[in-house]
Amino acid sequence: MNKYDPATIESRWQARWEQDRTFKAPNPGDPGFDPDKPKFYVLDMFPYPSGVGLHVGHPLGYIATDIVARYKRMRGFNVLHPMGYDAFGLPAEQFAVEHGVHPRVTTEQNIANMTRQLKRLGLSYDWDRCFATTDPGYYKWTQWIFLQLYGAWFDPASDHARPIHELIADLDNDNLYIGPDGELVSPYAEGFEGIGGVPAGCRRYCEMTRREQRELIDSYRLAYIDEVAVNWCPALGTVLANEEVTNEGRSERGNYPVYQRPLRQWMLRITAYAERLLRDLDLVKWPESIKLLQRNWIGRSEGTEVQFSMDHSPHAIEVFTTRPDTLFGATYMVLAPEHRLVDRITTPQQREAVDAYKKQAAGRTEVDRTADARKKTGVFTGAYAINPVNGWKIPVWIADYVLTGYGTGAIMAVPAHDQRDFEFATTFDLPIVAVVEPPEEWFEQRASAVEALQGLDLDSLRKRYAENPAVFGQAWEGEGYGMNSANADTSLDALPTERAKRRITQWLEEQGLGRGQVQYKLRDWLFSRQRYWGEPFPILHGEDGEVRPVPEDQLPVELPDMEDFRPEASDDPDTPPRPPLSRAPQSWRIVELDGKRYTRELNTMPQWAGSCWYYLRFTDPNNEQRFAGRQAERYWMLSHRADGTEHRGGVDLYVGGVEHAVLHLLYARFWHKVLYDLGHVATPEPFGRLFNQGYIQAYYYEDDRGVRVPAEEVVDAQGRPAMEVQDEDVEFFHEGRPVRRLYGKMGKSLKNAITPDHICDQYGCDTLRLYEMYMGPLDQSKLWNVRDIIGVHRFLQRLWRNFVNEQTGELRVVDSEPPEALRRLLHHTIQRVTTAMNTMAFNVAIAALIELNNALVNRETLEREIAEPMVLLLSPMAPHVAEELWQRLGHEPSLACAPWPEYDPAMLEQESVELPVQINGKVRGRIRVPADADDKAIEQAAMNDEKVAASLNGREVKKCIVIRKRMVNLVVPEDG
RNA sequence: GCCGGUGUGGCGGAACUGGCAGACGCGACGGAUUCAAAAUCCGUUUCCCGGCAACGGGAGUGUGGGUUCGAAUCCCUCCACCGGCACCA
Repeated sequence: MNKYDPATIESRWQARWEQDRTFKAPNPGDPGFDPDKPKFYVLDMFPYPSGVGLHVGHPLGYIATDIVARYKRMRGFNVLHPMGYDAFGLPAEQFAVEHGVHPRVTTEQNIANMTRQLKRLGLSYDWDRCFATTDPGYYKWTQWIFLQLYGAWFDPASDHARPIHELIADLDNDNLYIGPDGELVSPYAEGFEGIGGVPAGCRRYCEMTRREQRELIDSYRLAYIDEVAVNWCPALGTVLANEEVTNEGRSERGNYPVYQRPLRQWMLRITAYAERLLRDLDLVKWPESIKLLQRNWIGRSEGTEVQFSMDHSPHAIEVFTTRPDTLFGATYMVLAPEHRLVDRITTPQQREAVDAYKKQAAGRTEVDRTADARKKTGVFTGAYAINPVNGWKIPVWIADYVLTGYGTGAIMAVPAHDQRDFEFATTFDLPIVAVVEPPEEWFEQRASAVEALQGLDLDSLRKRYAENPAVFGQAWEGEGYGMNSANADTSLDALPTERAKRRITQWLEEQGLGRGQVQYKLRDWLFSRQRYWGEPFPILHGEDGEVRPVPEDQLPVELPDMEDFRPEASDDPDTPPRPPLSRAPQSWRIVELDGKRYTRELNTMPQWAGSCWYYLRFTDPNNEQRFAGRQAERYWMLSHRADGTEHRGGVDLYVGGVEHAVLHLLYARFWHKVLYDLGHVATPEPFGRLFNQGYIQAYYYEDDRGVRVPAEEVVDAQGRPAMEVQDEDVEFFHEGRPVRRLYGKMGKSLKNAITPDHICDQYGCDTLRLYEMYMGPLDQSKLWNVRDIIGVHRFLQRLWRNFVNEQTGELRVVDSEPPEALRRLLHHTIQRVTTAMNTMAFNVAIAALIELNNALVNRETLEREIAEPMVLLLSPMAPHVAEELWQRLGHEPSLACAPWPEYDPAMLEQESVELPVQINGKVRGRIRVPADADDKAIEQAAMNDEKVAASLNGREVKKCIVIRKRMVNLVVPEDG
């Protein structure tokens, strides 16, 4: 083989790596494990094995992590670099339904195909660690983790999860009592100290019936059943998580309508972890933008909970507000239509109107609501509440602009200082009272916007505002000094917002009417799905309502074989959900345990479950005793800093797309924290460092009906394939019909996918790897451009010719000394490539290697001193050609663990340097001075330069700025 | 509407911590080689003005301003595109 022949080289080395288990990562205790090396865990977000396989967008991240893995091995790390498949879930099931095959069969086929594709890319995974979330040996432990959640509760006092039996013990021993609303009351808590016996209004656990006890305990579990309003999608035959529903109120997958309806479902208490999920973002090195997305999703807000008593009614309405300082301006209240008090407080006269409104609100999907452009609607309940600070009797309304799921589902409306309330008050002619003084600028801005206010001076505006804020046309939502805010007891007048908030909250606390409170947007995680292709719950239901976990030694609960695994889809939103497992054989559904008959839970877990902990399984994928051996988990998840201290960083580098910013990453962190609290894992966070790769985008084409056509079939007017045409303003055609060119993320839905196989066939995977890395910064999205691939391919060909004489097939490498300049260039290249590796700027690393390679063109021979480091520098990015050359250079097969080249800093030092000379910041000449010249000498040299002297034209140099080894700047007075 | 990101030649992009803008690649143009083509090799390629040329002058990193001896880089204004959230009290 004389010419560069990627096909031969690549298949040979891939076979070799597989045969030699070159990339096997031994665990502590395994043969070949070297305890002296530090560890590095580099992980990809594992793919979903879809029927169409990979397109060139998938490997972008995989190639990057592979380069890091290979680089770290050469740097002397034990590298864990695994790959697996996230194979449960809707798409696999739908694919199976469409093709009439069992999802297990299609999933296995898809996995086989994707594995083949991945192996062709020469990725250095430890394939012995590969698994799919659908393997019973894996989901056994997914079920086990679910049981950990089921068997735990969140103790707010210690701020972490504890085994549920500890709660039972505390209740049994009267360390805790049960309050009137089922809350846990500690006799040692403030206010109860020193008082013996049961606190007022509380009950003892031992005095409850067994059923009450069970219900109480169940209500504290991290996994619990609740009747909640869920997103029911009849067309898919399943309920969906909030995250799986679009803003338009349709299913993310399939775009079917979604309806709200109450159902009994498994929930996971992620809200208990809201604060820690937020706070611990400080522990991880993630892109700020992703942290921000998570913070927004968690949606923490600080405020005050306030009780409003009712006029002529024993009920009280509890509201949450972030602006307690505006309490004096609360002129009415609004309940969400679904609020539990609505029916109880509505007066007979208003009942009909309220019922009608409730019905209408329930039937309204998000689409309808947004279509209204947020027009405020609502109905008066006929009831009145009492504003606790000033005793005003204020009307209670219901309106759908108040959401059930947030806060208490009820608000105090302060129309003067909340735009939504202002609009509502204006629509229904409710009173508006100003209690915060806006700043001057706002008055000025309003005065120019509102006709009735034009020409008024500031004092008149203020006076006007105090009398009638409605005239100003909008609410002032900012901060300011309090006004109109005093009662006999306390006053917020003239207090700035922050202080007013504190004072009124304190006052409310003293009166027993409220307290400071933190609210989160985050809701508990709806965990049931009415699907077949998911993990079965390890849960049994007794006929008496008992919920019982499947004993650990009976895990996994395997999916039953079923002929018909289709969900029961329907167009009727009122169809009750019927999980496919309800049609499973009776032998599966009915279980006898300790002489008692149970029915299995028939729902399955959502797709996110399997991906919540796969990174842990990779540390010890074949362990049958534990989800991962303690030692293996600790070894790969903990590391040590240079000073020897323990770093609980988890996965050292996790690479994947931004689309998982909130869902997968939040769920996985939640599970991890539960496992951490229960002592099963060693780190508080799973992923110490996260990196988001950009998308590969590509052109796609739509015909005049807006139907997308396959991009590879589109041609221009000359009949050339559209993919090879780059110019703007070209007309394109598909089967003779004109089509429009658009631009978007590569994928199946846009019909613009290009498979990596295609590129590998044409150029080899080293070229594909280089090209994907050379396209630009890893974290940016970029356009797939076939035409540019040739550039990196030429680089590899040229590299080959620099090493190998194509005529004779002989190596050009010799043992003589290289010229000094070349040696310097090499060391400079080592430095550049090393820096680039550390910052994952692989495009820059490749550019540096191309430069070095270009300097070798047209030389008859190549010195070993240059050749060997060069091959090593290239090897993480183009490993096949590097291995081939390394072997031809006379080395033992793999360079996978060869030491990374070091550069000699002395080689980067030049004896003399060329400096640009600027005059007033513009380059006017160049001088060459010794590298160690001092400022004076450099200044003198600059002044002596002919061109500089000419440009100076006799002007006096007022100042000379010398930056060593960079430039000289002479400051002179401006000419003329 | 709110939050975040990005904006550099014909194209993808480079530029340490404020210090020579346009590395490297694509494309284009010119040349060598070739019967010819492909491949390969050499050269030119930000724009404008002057010059046969070597070269000289000016402008220039989305817009306008500011800080600085010096700004792609820092600050403010606006614009465009991309992404997230969206009645969250």
